[in-house]
Amino acid sequence: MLIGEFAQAVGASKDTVRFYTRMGLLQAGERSAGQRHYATYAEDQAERFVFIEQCKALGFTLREIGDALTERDAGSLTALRQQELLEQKLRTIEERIASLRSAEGKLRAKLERTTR
Amino acid sequence: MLIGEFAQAVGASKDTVRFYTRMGLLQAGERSAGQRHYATYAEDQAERFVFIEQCKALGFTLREIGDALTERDAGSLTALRQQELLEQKLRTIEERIASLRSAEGKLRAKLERTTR
DNA sequence: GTAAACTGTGAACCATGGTCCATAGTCAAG
DNA sequence: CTTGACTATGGACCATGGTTCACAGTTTAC
Repeated sequence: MLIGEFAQAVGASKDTVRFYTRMGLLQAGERSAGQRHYATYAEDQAERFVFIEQCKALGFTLREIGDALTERDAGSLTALRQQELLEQKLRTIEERIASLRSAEGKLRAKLERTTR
Repeated sequence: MLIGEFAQAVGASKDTVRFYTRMGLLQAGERSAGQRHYATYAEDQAERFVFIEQCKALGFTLREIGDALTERDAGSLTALRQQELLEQKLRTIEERIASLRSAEGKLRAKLERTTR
């Protein structure tokens, strides 16, 4: 599958697919033609793409997803390790929520003073 | 007051002061010496700096703070207008919290499935 | 007179997640 | 043979909030 077909299949732009590939998130094969090399994407890369999107929805950065995929490819992404990563991320999300809630509280206090 | 003294007075780096000045958040005077021009900061700029920090703590971006300061300087930052800006910001903060909570919920669900 | 401490300028750089652009090779249909 | 559709490459660009750097003029102390 060339990039256009793959991008359409997963519902992303070709630029995004190229970007993910450069980041090492997706693995592309190569097909030569004259002086040019065209990237090809196998079926399993679509599953990989879905995995990436799910991780993104969980709040992971592309960098973190790349690291996790590398571990997965190496076979070292055990259930325990997965749990660890999820718990770490949960903590950082909770921190961010707490910091936003603090801003929210200050805003409400300020609003009350302003409205009063 | 030259930049070094001012920066120390407000507890920021000289680079930050220059950055804010370029952004239009702080207003500097000018003192010439030979071919060079040195920025000077009056007392009221320290209050301005405190205002900026408070706004940042409320979740406003530097751009938004700059706009608000411009309105304040023009005398058009009425209590009603302030309330409006605070309410707008409160809404965006709430949206961000909601989106983080969604990620949090998904993470917890995933953790439960993984741990089980 | 010279060295230290201060100042200015413009630009590049950091992370984040892409998008957009120009230039140019490849391939199939007409 | 030409046109259109596809592809690759490298780099610039967006927002955000600064930081760091090199190069160079100024001022103060000794």
